[in-house]
Amino acid sequence: MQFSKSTGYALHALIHLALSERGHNIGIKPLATSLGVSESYLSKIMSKLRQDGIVRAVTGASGGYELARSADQITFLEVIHVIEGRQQLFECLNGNAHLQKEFSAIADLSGRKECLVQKVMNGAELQMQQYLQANTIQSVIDSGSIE
Amino acid sequence: MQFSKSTGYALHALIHLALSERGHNIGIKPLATSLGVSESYLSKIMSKLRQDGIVRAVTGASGGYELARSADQITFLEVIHVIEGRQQLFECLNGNAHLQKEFSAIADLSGRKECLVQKVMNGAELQMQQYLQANTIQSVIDSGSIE
DNA sequence: TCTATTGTAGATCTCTAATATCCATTATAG
DNA sequence: CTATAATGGATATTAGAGATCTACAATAGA
Repeated sequence: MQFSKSTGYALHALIHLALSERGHNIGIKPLATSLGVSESYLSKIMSKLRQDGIVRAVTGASGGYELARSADQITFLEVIHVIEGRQQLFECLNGNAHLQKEFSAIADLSGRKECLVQKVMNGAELQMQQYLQANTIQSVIDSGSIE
Repeated sequence: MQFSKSTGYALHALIHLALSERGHNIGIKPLATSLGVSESYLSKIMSKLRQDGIVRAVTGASGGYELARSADQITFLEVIHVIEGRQQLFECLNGNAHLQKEFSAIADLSGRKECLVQKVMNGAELQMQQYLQANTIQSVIDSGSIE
């Protein structure tokens, strides 16, 4: 299990945009060159970020991308959700009949059986998400400036 | 990004073993039936758990598997590491020359450049790992018994 | 208006890892 | 011995990530 490369590119691209002058677009070309990735591949990633309102894009000559919000309003968690999708990290093999009658399932308040393994994994995921929610594009930039 | 199905099978199988009488082997057949997975596939998973000292296996007639340690000495984190491998959740596109001179890299104590995105992701992973370390096969069983 | 530039969307291709199965071999209880 | 059961190797199969290409739409500037 690993984060995709796309997530890495997205985060680095956003940091790059955050560091550029306000109101100044950056085209896919310099962005792709700077990250060492092809333009066509990065453009797919940027499109996702645009569809989710994280960046703005201007088409046409001298167009490009800029952040749609201030860098401290863009959390790692949100970027990851956009790129990786929002399915949970662990999905119990539910619907499988065996769980309905089993040791590792427990009825929740509504009487529905819930997998106990799933519960632990959800807890673990939540821990990670809280950390990623607390970290923004801006906070990374700030931590870099103490160099 | 998701945990593999194998991890789910491994955890459920271990809970199953933990609930059986001490000193009593469970064969791959009833185990696989109970989890709703093929014997051949599950046996690969069990072999990994054995190689890592989490379960013991007895070959031959009336052989089978049992826990190699008490259930409270088997953490979720360890099981996940055995099945998923130990690479970190996020690996920065390092070695890429661009990072050596870039905004999102900072020199660590030894003078080596470290990726700032990587640092945040490592922090997030650590949060999750601490939680998974604190949860054992036994703790899941205990939480189930209050049903 | 024309043209060069730039992002968008769809199709498609490759490659890898997860999932899954089969079989020959080894080990052991009875 | 024999039936049973785990092991390890080889080998599909599949899904998703990674990556590229092209036709198209939008826009700035000549």
